[in-house]
Amino acid sequence: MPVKNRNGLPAYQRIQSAIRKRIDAGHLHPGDSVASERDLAKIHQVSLMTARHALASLEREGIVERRRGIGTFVAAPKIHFNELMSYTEQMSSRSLTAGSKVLFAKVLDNENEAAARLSLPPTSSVLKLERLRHAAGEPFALETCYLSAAEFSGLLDAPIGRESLFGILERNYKIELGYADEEIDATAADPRIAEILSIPRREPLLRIRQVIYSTKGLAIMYVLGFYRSDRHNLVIRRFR
Amino acid sequence: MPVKNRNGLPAYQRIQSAIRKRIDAGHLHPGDSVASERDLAKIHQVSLMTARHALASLEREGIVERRRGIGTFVAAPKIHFNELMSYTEQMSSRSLTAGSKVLFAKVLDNENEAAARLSLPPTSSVLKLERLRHAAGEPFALETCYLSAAEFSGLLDAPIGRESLFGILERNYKIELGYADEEIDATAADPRIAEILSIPRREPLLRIRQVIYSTKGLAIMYVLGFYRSDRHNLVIRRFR
DNA sequence: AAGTGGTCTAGACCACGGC
DNA sequence: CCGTGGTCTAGACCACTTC
Repeated sequence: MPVKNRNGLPAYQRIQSAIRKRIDAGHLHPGDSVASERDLAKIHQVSLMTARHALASLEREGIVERRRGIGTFVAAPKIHFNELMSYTEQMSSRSLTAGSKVLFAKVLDNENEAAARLSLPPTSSVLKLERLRHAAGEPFALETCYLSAAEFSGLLDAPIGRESLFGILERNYKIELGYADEEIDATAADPRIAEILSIPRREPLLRIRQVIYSTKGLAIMYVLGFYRSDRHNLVIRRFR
Repeated sequence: MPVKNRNGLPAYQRIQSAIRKRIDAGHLHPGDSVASERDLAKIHQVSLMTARHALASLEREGIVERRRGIGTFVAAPKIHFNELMSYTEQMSSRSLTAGSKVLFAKVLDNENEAAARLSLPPTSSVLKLERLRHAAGEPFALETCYLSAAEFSGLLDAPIGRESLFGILERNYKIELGYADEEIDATAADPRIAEILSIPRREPLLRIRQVIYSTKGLAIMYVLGFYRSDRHNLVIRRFR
């Protein structure tokens, strides 16, 4: 019997997408039992090992949970901790409207630290984009993004302020954002930031320095953010 | 032929630990090629599928990298982002000596918030353990741990102060720590904390509230920590 | 006892990359 | 061409859980 099948997809992937479809369509709910290896093998006309592969791989993805002697079950929808999200995405995932105001947007060539974080030569031209974020009518964060001007100066003509920067990068520049390394510490509001955020001077702020990389490992954007600690708090999950 | 083998371990795990050993011993370095599936199968007298399983599983762990048509190679040592580590482990991973002083250790029954974080009834007895952390002779963090007194009051007789709390929990109580959810924000040092940490009052501090869970999902410990922002900064990685 | 997942065999062909 | 990893078969026995 030939290994190749009608649509060119490996058999174990066909089985996976069949199961995924039933979950997405609502026919299978978290906790429901999935057909056993042996049943899947019969249904899809494959060997046990192939059906196993399909289920084992779905388990790695966290879609199902397998219990020896019991069966395979649809896993509870996973909470996305530590997920890289844009401000817009974070807000909408909490059903809040995202407000944003561009305070500054220009190409500069003396932003040495930002250039270094982007792995560019110290005097490279970088696009600096400063935005005030607010929610519920209150300002709560000041975020400054830096991007390589050589690659992204066109952003100055893009509808920043209305559209998500992540979205523009992914759609217009075909960049797949992959991961971000963040450094977090606490600092006191200096006079300028205090005024912009409408808080007293020397108020404690969360400072987050973030380098965002593409899936290929290229540094795309450096973001320096100051967050009002009374309105923002970071949640992460660590694993042992 | 019987499936069972001399030491009771599955064959694919024996193959894995053989490879791991060669890496740990320095016989195999990042980038070096690992024996191919077929070679491993011959060497360990197993079928191809079993050798495959061993390598595929090592790849999931990030120990090796597999490239079709090329071979299997030792992966670059992974940086452990977002890893749950004890203070002692963190310090030793940076080759610093961990210093720690117990300021308070008692069972209390009016720590409502801590009890709630541990999913215990509000008035449960909890063990409160307050420790001053220092490094390089300087105090840099105040950490307060809360544990269920019903289960862990014996800790009062354990050599806290000398030994890692994580270690005691894992060895003496047979608890497998699994993950932790952390809430991070910034706050200003109150008079007591300022004095303990030898910093001016109202200095910005990083505040981390951490609930540590066992691998089974049971809340084991609630830790409230205040970190001198000039000495400590949190690094995490987020994924999209 | 019956059913489940976990491990394993001894082969096979395919797709890819380097020579 | 040859060696690599990727997919697959048609069985087998083991360990575990429920009945």
